[in-house]
Amino acid sequence: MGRPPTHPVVRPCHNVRVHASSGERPSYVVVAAWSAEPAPAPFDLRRLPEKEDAPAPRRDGPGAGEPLGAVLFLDARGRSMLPVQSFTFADLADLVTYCESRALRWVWESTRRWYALLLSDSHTVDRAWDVGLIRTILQRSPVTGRSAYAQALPPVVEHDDASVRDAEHADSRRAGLDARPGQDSLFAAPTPAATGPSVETVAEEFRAQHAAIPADVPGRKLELLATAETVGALIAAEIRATGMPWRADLHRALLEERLGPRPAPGHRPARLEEIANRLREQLDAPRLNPDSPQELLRALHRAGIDVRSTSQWELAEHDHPSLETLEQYKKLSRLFTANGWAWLEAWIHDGRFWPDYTVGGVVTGRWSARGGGALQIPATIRSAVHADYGSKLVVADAAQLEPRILAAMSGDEALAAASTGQDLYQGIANMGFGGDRSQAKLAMLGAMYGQTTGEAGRLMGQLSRTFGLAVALVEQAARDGEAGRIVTTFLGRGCPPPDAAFVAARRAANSVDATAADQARADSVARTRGRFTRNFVVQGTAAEWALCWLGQIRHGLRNRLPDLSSRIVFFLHDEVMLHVPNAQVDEVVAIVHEAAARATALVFRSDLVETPVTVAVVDSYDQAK
DNA sequence: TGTTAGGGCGCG
DNA sequence: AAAGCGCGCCCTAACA
Repeated sequence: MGRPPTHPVVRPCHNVRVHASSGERPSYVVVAAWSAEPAPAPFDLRRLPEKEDAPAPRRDGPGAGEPLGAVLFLDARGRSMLPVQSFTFADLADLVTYCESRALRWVWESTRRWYALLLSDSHTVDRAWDVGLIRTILQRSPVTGRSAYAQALPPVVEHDDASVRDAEHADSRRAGLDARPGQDSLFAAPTPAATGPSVETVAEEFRAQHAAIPADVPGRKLELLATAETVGALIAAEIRATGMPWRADLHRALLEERLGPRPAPGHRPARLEEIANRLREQLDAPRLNPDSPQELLRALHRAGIDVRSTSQWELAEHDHPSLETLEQYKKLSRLFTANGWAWLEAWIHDGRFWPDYTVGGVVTGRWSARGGGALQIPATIRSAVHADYGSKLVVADAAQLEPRILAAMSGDEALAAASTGQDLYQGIANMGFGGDRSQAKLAMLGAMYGQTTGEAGRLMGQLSRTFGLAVALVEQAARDGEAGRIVTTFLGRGCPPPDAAFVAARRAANSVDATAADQARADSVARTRGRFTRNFVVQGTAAEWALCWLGQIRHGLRNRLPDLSSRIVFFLHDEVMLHVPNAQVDEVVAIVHEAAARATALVFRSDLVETPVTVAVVDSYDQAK
């Protein structure tokens, strides 16, 4: 059991730089669905530039057979160079070696899908262009929204991803399967019948995307965003292929210690049932199901506890012997249902948890994740996230990222000055709040989240006097949102347009027979959108910085530790975890720090603001911070 | 029997 | 102490 799990082997790329492209050499390789009609010629190295002396392809080895997809080579200006060729699994090694040794950029509709195919055969690539992800960005961004390309696209379908996800979930349930990532389903090779645009279509859209991006500063920022988004997609796919080290034995021990032995299906663990019984006694409700908020609320009322809901923060205001029991129950129940034995069986395989990210899954540009609650790993079980023998976890966190980002994007020199210390909030406190850190933090968070009531609201004026530009930026974003306008991140990602409820409420308030209630409703909806857009610009720009940080870390790893045994294994908004052989720890720590500084320079073209990262070198996740 | 909405709570 | 941004997932309850 103590045997370290085996890793998939990932070969280093053969990164030979090729200078200039005379038009004779390819710059891009487009990979997409194979089309049967007309059937493209088979992939043949001998037909590619500079490969006339290559050996003839083997057509009889393992994996040879049905074409998986098709490739098309483009020159630096995006012009097709050669006829479309189909490739099989057996061709992958030659194809990747050819392209990577010439530093080609891979162009595909979906990194998630096509890079998974390459990774399944242990190939990595250096650079890519994810046409699908970039489509969403260009469609939403005011920088390109009026381009012919964006205008010709069908409207963005909100929550498209969610409906697909739900459908897949339902399918897998019907099939009696958990929607979990077995190696089988994860690395299932795309079949020739797989739907998807043809290489010519993808190449055409790739050209259209470049044409849509203007050659000015906003255009260059957007192009940085496009490549950063794609690097993120590469990393997400690599994390998915690598997995996060997870010790099931430690996890089980932890569960047994806190919950007792694993219960029979449909039963509560002994410890949990015990607490439920005590709660029933204390509330004099012998048949109470503590999992039912309705029953629980009634029982609490009968016991004279006057609460509107059963949520923790409200219960914390009251004092009753049962409430401590209830809190215990909730904590343990959460552990059991969210990260108990069932979760362990569904999501941990071969000593790894396999995060399944959706890059750009959040409108602000953050990643979301589906399956296993990959972005909600609770503190209580982080001790099970444990490095293999001979390796360490390097856990890095961008400290107080969002206010620093706000300082940089607004060019607020006072806030930038506050960022030079380790503790930004103390810096703010010293400059504008008489040294009171908690007040400073409250005010800053209030400004970024749109809190107008209570103490945070009262402190806004004080914040604004010292940090005028920063506050003005978020206030303007809020006004724009309230008015139904689009706001953008620093690199140009646009927020979604007002939703139907916003439009309807405003129409009602503007009609001739509008009531005071209609007006109040419209104001409320507008303020809600204002809080969203206020936060969008900061959260979204922080997400852009984080993408660039990740990308720079990846770049550093590939260049300085080209055996690729140090891997990024987890990413959580402003935090990254790497699994690193002991001998490489120092170098990785240096890479992580340097990457943060590079990211700031890359995004903001300025060193006004410091973006320090805290790095912990640990055996298990719970030891970090 | 299956789907959906909301409460509640985990993460940043 | 309390509520202001973004998510995903579990449970119950109401609905078809």
